[in-house]
Amino acid sequence: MSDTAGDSRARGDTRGRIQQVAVELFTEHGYEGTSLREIAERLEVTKAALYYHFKSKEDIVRSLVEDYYGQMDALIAWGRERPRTAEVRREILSRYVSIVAEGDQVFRMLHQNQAAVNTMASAKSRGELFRERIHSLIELLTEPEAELPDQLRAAMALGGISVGWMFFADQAPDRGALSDAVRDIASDIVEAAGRK
Amino acid sequence: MSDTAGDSRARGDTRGRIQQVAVELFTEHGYEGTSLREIAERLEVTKAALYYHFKSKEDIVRSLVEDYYGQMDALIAWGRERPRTAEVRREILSRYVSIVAEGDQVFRMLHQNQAAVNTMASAKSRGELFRERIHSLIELLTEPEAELPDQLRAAMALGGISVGWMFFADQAPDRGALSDAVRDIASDIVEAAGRK
DNA sequence: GTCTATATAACGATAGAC
DNA sequence: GTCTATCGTTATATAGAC
Repeated sequence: MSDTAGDSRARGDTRGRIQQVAVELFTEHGYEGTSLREIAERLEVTKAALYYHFKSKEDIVRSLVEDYYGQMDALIAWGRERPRTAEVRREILSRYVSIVAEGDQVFRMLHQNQAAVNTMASAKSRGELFRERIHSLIELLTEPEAELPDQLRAAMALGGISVGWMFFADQAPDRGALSDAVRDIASDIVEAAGRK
Repeated sequence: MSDTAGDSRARGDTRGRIQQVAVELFTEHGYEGTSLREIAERLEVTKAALYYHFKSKEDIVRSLVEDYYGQMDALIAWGRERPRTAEVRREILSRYVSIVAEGDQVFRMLHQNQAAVNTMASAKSRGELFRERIHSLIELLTEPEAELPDQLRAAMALGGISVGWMFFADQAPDRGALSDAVRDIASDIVEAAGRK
C-alpha cells in the first residue's frame, strides 16, 4: 500500500487505524452494513472522534479508493504512451497484478461493495468508476479495431487476475509465486488472441 | 430464469414484480442502500404490501438467490458423478456459462452485493456461500492433486466467465454468440493446464 | 391483498465542553 | 484530539381496518 501525503498507515495514528478497521468491516459486513458506531467501538473511541479525522462515512472510503484508482490511472497513462506490442501487454498485466496484489485489502473491499462504491457522490461526479478503468485497460490490451473475441480475452484475463488472486491470496504460502503464476496465465489468455 | 414452485415472474402478479424491481434497485444502489420504501414507491404500493409477500427484506434476496444457487448445486452434482475428462470439463464450463447468462440480472446483483449477501443470516446458517460453490467447480475442473497453477487456471476461467459476460452482455448484439465465445475461451484457459 | 398508522431502533452527523 | 449529549431522519417491521 503506497502512502499519499498525510495518508500514513503507521500504527499509533488514529487516522490510519480508522482506515484499517474500516476496510476490514466494509469487506466483511458491507459498506452500508457497517455503522460508524461499530468502527468506533472496535477502536475504543467514540463516533465523534471519527468525525475529527474524516468529514463523513463516505470520505473514509474515498480516502481508501483514491490511492488505488490513482495507481490504475498511472498504469493506463503509462500504457497509452507505448506501442501495442506483446511485451508491453505483458508488462501491463504484470503491473496490474502488482496493483491488485499490493492493494489486496482495498481491492477486496472494492469488489465486495461495488454497488455502494459506484453510487457514492464522489464517484459519480468524477467518473470514478472501476468499470471505465477496466475498459481502458482492455483497449490497451487489444488492437484498435479488435473483434469481440479478442476484447473478450482481454476482459477475461483481467477478470481472471482479480478472481484468481482473491481466491488464493490468503492460502498461498508464497505470494510472489502466486502473482507470477497469475501474470503468466493472464498473459497466455491475451496472447492467444487471433490464434484461434 | 427458471421458475420454482410459486415463484413465477409473470407480469401482473405482485410477488414477481417486487422481485423484478428489487433486483434492479439492489444492483443499482446496493442491497443496504435500497429501502423497502423505494421498492414500494416504484411499484406504487405501500411497504406493508411488500410484507404480505415477503416476510422480510432479506427474504426477497433469499427468494432470488435460492434459485440461482440451486442451479449451481445441480451443476456441481452433475459434475461429481462423471469422470474428469476434457469433454466433461468443457460441458461444465458450457453449463456454467448458461447459468450465468440466464441468471444475468440476479448474477449481477449478487456480484455487486457480495458483502451484504454473504452476511445474511440465511447464508451463514446454510453455508450458502458463493465462494464455496466456486471452489467445488474448481475441484471438478482439475485433477485431484492438482498443483497451484492448474487450480489457478480453473479459478481464472470461472472468474473470466463472470467478468467477461457481465462486461459485454449489455452491448452484445448476439447473446448466443457471446456465450459461445466466452465458453470457448474459458475452455482454452482450463485445457492449457500442464502444457506449460 | 392492500391500506393507514405507528412502534422501535439505529443511523449519520453536529455542538460544545474539556 | 477525544469526549458527552443530542438532533433530525430514516429504517425495518407490525397491528389492525377494509
